[in-house]
Amino acid sequence: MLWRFTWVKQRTKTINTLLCSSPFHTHLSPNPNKKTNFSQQRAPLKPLTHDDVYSRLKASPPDLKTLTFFFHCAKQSNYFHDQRAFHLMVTVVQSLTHQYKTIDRIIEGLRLSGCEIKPRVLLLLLEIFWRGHVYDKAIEVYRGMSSYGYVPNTRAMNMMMDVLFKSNLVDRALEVLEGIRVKKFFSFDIALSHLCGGKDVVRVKLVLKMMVREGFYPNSERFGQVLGVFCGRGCVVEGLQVVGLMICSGVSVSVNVWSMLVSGFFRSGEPEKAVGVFNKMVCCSPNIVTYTSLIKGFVDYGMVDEAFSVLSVLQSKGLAPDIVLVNVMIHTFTRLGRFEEARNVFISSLKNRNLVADEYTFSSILSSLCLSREFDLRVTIGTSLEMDLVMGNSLINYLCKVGNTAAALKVFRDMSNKDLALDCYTYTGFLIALCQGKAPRDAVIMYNRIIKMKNIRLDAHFHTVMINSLVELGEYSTAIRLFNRCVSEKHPLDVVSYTVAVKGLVRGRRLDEACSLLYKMKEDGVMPNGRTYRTIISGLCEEKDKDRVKKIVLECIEEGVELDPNTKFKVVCLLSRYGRDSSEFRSVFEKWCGNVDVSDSCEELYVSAG
DNA sequence: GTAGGGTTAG
Repeated sequence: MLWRFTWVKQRTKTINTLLCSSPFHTHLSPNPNKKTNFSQQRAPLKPLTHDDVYSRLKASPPDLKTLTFFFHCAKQSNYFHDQRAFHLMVTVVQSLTHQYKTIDRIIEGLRLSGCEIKPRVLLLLLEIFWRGHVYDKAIEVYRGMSSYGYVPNTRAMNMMMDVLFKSNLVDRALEVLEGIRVKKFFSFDIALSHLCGGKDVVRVKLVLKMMVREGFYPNSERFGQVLGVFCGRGCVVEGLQVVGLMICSGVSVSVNVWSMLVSGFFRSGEPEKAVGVFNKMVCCSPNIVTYTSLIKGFVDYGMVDEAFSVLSVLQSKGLAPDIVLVNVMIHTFTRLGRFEEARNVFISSLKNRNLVADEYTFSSILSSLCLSREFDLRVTIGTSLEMDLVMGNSLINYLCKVGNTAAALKVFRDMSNKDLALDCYTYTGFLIALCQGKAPRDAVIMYNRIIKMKNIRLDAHFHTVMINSLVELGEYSTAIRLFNRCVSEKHPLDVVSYTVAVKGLVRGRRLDEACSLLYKMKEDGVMPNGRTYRTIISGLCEEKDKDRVKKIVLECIEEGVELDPNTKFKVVCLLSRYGRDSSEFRSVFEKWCGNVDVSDSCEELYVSAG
């Protein structure tokens, strides 16, 4: 049986005839004693009202009879249940589900009590579960449809698709979409809304293509969402195509759309195109959001002068900076090392403009204070502010830097008690706080627990912090053991991780192993940098191991890695003592020291090298 | 939930 044939069937019965013919009228009738009279009154027919149905449903117990009454009402000509009625039925079906366990049994119960199981009944049942967010049962009803030989119509399939998306069964949801024979606007709109919510660029593209092919266009709200996903994910070319579609379908291209394109092009590494779009903005003028995107973009690409000239344009237009722009400015000044100005923006601009600092403001200013190493007591954290993940992470970092590890651990505890998805930054800060609080053993225990957590993506920084903290506490062998385990278990490690391990070996006077690790890291595809060479060369100089110093310095030069002046000084001091043995280094030293003749004394090098 | 912003190391 095809549903679409049954939908169009004329429905002639009214509520009165339903009440008369229904085997359940006794409990639905206000007065059962009037049953006989009632059943004789087939006419005149009273039109069904939502209020009437609602009050009857509300007065009925949550059983099969009430459900059947609901189905019968839905059969009436031009009658469609309202939200309230569906809402009441959610409680009824939940109660029935509890009682009958499976959908099949509920349907059997309905059948035995005289309710004819037609496609409409199953569709209504599906809708009740859908509206009640009882997705597993909705899926059960949908499956039941085919076993009753019904082919679901578009509405049923739209609902099922929504249910599958909400159950995070994206592939199955899309199978349902593809299976809809007569797709409607809503079929695509539902799919797009879910896929945009999941920022699934590939599938958004796929469904959008299908939609346009079938002659539908998203509405302006959905268009905005689609564009946001493309621009946010660095697919600005597709974003531009979407703007083309918007224009074709008559949706006006707002300043929001232009702003998304400007920031999108910056994000995807195309500053020229971002500027191009900005210059070609039609039908609307840039606003504070567009200018903020432009300023941030310019700063990201080192075009600081351009960024500040945009700031002037904005001010000359009388556009007042809002909290986002203020935050961008704090961040910008910090990145440029202009800490004083960052602090001034935080202290003065907010006050002068009546702006309230938010989580972004605090994260930026805390980072600024940490980098400047000037911990300003005028910067206090607003207690009224609800702490979010990044702000909490910044705060832990700040408190560790000022040496208040107890407070840092308290922030960690507070964050754990909130509904925050703690990340790599949080756990890194936690380990630093534990180690600084002289609890390295606890830190190692926690480290071992954290690396077993499957839902956290840990980076090299996390592992390095643990290794480095142990080295700093003089726990060299534990640190090296942990590092070796990271290597064997293939945890992410980078040049800093290896350098820290080298430092541990040097400080533990295990120079042989330190040198071996230098070679091993190259084999592992991690190239040593100036800091790595500095660490190992300094260690070898202290051991006065001139042969190894020579070997490694030559490798360092060969690799084109620049050494810092202090290390150069140590090398010169050591090797100059063995003048003749180190004659091959004369040209190296000359290069290091410019024109200064270093053969006589280390003093001159010290002066020239700073 | 139509646009723009924030946090780590040797």
